[in-house]
Amino acid sequence: MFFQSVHFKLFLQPTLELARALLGHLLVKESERGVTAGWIVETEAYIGPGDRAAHSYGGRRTPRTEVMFGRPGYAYVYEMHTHSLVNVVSGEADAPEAILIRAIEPYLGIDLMCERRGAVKREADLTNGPGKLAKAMGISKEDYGRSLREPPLYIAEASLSVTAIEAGPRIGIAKSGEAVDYPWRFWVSGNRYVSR
DNA sequence: CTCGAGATAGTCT
DNA sequence: GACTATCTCGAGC
Repeated sequence: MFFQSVHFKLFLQPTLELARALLGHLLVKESERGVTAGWIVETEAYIGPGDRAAHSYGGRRTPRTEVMFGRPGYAYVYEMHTHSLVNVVSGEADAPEAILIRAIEPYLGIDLMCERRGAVKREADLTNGPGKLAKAMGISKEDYGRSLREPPLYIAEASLSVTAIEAGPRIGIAKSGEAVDYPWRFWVSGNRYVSR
């Protein structure tokens, strides 16, 4: 293990608090091709049965959403439009909540990230979106259900200086009724890897 | 810089 | 068959 993983207590706090607390923590992926790591700089909270934008809205329990009904601190990875998206399961067992990691600031294994991503025009485009960072770090459905406290995929202690956090509506949920305006997206103020 | 269209595949009805 | 918590590229300013 290249970094010290976080204590399990980190994941026990309410989802909105955890979404903020994750900012500045290090997301690490170890693979055969090498280690990549990046500071979490943008997150979105999806709060279970009462959140129309959540996959678990209405208590919807399917093979895909199953991991969210378990204990917090595990990876909910799903695919859409040929991309993988990484979530941190939050909330107690039977509270199907999760936090989407929308952007990271590359820290380690940047050459490998560039290889996986192919040509990108600007440096910020490497990991400034949920699909982009998953591809750069080699995260896929293989990681579904894995503990986020041990290799190959884990979260390590915060070291990035987070001086200010901003909040606003979530991205890409236009058809989710009243939930579209909930300010459940959080990002590190001024960080150039934030998706928008 | 912003905007919009099209690609593309897994999931559920 | 419909829908999607996205990305990329090109056009236009």
